[in-house]
Amino acid sequence: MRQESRKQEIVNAAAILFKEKGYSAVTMRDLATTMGIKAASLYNHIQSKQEILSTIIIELAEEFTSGMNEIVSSDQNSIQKLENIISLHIDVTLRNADGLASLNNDWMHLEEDNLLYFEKMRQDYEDNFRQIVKKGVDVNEIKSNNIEIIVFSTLSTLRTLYLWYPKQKNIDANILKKDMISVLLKGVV
Amino acid sequence: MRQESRKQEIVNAAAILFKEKGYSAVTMRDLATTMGIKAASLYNHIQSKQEILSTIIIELAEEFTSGMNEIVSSDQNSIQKLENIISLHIDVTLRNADGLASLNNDWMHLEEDNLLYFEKMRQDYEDNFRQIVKKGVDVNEIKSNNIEIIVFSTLSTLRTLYLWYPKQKNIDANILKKDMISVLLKGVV
DNA sequence: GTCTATAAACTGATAGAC
DNA sequence: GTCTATCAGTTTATAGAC
Repeated sequence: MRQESRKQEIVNAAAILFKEKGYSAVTMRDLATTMGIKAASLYNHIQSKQEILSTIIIELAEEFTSGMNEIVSSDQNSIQKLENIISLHIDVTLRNADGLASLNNDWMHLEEDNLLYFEKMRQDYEDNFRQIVKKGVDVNEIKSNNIEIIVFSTLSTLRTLYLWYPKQKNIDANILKKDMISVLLKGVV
Repeated sequence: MRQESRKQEIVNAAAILFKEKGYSAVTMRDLATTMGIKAASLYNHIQSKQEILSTIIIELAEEFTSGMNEIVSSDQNSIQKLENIISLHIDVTLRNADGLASLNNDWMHLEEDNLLYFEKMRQDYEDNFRQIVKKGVDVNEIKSNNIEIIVFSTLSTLRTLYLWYPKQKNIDANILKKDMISVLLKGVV
């Protein structure tokens, strides 16, 4: 039962609004109204609108980065690693689906260092993902098809989980992981 | 070699900008600068910023709707129908990848009737997709897994094609269709 | 078809009272 | 911690000259 700081309350409320309309279309007045205060009062807790966005996105990106680093440095085979990546995305989505909307759709509105930092993490994440698939193909754990399409289609699905999951009612995380692994890795035909 | 109307040039330029920053973050001055004219001059060709957005999105949504209607009313089996849906998405993406960014990310900024019209088309599209998968499971053409996850993961991948395809160099549409069908329907393990 | 000038509303953010 | 008042800049869009 951790108590939230006022800043965290603002960030959480902002994430919901950003999800609905996007960062640029949400005004500080919109956010203030949602919080039941005036826009000027927000600035006692945050420095700028931009700070809200970077707080949401960078924290999530670092979560994915450290999760991926653990998976990469483990001694599992390629299929097990892919299963753990699926599991990582489901865990993060269940914890903060709203924030993932900003990470997916509003990262380009980050400024300066945070934009570069984010783009580096995203690139590294994709490279790690690609290397795992490539290794799996090399050792015949994965059908060779087209590696780029496998990477793209799997990541597309995992990145869009934040939109789909909230619409499912009372879905169990472990069943979701099992079904997701089945559909993404084993096909439907 | 059809000649484009000035309005269509504006709409095409806008689609590229909307893809990069989103509808709300693109100003009429941004668009005018890209076109090499002043913002006020744009209004000789279009009525409003909103009209540009609806032109982009509604045309694409109607393309998907009529394509899906053809597929639904054909007498093919479920797998063939899914293959044709994949083919439909690839064709539309190759023809107008920029516009699909707006359809995917900025549809919520449509106003009044156009918003309702779009939401109806999207809902019908998803319902048709779901029915095709359901039928395929009933007649044992498709592994039963979890129908909702199959619908979600396939649509996620197809909807994200607009981001991925432009980064691939010189990819042939027919090879892409074959590979996509293979990965989406037949799995990777 | 494009321009300059400008209206009217909205934006993120600050100063200072309580 | 929230308020009122306000600033300086930006936004979409219009009017009218060329």
